[in-house]
Amino acid sequence: MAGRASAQAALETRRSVVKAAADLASVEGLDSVTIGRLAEIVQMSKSGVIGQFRTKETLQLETVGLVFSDFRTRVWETVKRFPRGLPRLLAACDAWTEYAADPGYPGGCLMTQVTYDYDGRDGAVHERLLEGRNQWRETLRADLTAAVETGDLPEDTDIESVVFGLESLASFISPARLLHGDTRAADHAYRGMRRIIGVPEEVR
Amino acid sequence: MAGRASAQAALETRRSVVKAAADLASVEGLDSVTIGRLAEIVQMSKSGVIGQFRTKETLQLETVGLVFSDFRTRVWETVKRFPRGLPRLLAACDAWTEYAADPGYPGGCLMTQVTYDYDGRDGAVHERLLEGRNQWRETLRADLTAAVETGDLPEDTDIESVVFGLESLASFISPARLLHGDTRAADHAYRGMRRIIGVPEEVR
DNA sequence: AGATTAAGCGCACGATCGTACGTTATGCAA
DNA sequence: TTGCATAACGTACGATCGTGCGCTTAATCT
Repeated sequence: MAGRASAQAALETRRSVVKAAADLASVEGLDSVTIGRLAEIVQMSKSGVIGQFRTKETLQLETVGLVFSDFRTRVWETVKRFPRGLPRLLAACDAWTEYAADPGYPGGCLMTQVTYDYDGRDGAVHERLLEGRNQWRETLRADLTAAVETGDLPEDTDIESVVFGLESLASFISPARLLHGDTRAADHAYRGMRRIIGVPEEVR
Repeated sequence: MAGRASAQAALETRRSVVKAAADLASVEGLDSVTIGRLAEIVQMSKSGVIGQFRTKETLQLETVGLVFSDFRTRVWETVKRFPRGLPRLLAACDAWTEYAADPGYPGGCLMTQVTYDYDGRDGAVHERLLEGRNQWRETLRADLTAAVETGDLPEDTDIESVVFGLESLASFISPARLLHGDTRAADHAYRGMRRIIGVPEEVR
């Protein structure tokens, strides 16, 4: 069918392309996502695909955007009603590790994938990535400082160090599963997070 | 100069190509390493470059090989004389974090880069990567079990969980530096490692 | 000295990359 | 009903991808 001017249908097309891009990127990396292969997957012409985004970079940016919005929904939204401070932090860690273990992409967690892919490059994707990660870091910091204020965590807690630790552990879940077949990866990460934060271990 | 049949000179050429490949890969990813760009860097013709390796995959494998041999030299070799168990483990963590913070590649730690790039793909590079990582994991496990046997670590230490934590923390040093400009990344990682292992913190 | 080996070059190939153009077909507003 | 905006198409472009082939040239061996 050539040319349906329904804006709604177009939006659906757009979404399906971005979803396909995310799926493909999770397996082979964002760079390997090509207009041609994408067109093949969604059964469209190359020009039909690129036409939705004008340029490939726009598509990449929207792909990264999808990843962060997914993350926000699956992790942040589920814990935002918890009381600030340590309870919410631990709930976040729980949801976070669970997300990383099953992010809904065929090739593992795309967020960490993109992180390691574009950490050392310049450009809009790098910027978008940085923005998304900083948002999450900020919420972690907020709960950490709150936990210190309430006395749940010691006064001399090095917040930046803890944030680093949490991000590390979450980021290694996906490669541990994919590379070493470590099915306990999420548990390892969660237990590590409790150690990093400094709360006693606990069977969940 | 066209055609010098000195095997020694050829080996040097080969090395320079692999080194250039590693440098480039650390910035833009192993996939972005292209015969053409490589040829430009080392001032050779495309056919001269590919001729050294017959196929691009061979070049990729040798690049990964270089990374692991570098790692082995910079980390493993410097700690192998330490007494087995906890002392060597902590020394390894020290050398490891230091390596990750300054791996000698312009775009950060190539080992973690490749890890996240090829964890979910099939093929020879994946296999080579897995082999290299497993070697290192094995030495970590050895020192951990030794530390348990000597009583330096508690009997119920979950070794796999600790190994996971150490790898996580080391792997996040490079992105933390590149993405967030975190110059304290190596310190964060080292402190985290001590927490994961379960030994008291200590200023180094 | 002559023969052999191999490093590196130049060139060409088929494929695929991202993008631009003009065309066709459709839905919506006037 | 007519006209306009636009989704999607087909086609084509210049670049670049990895690789193969034949040649030149220099080092090594007999």
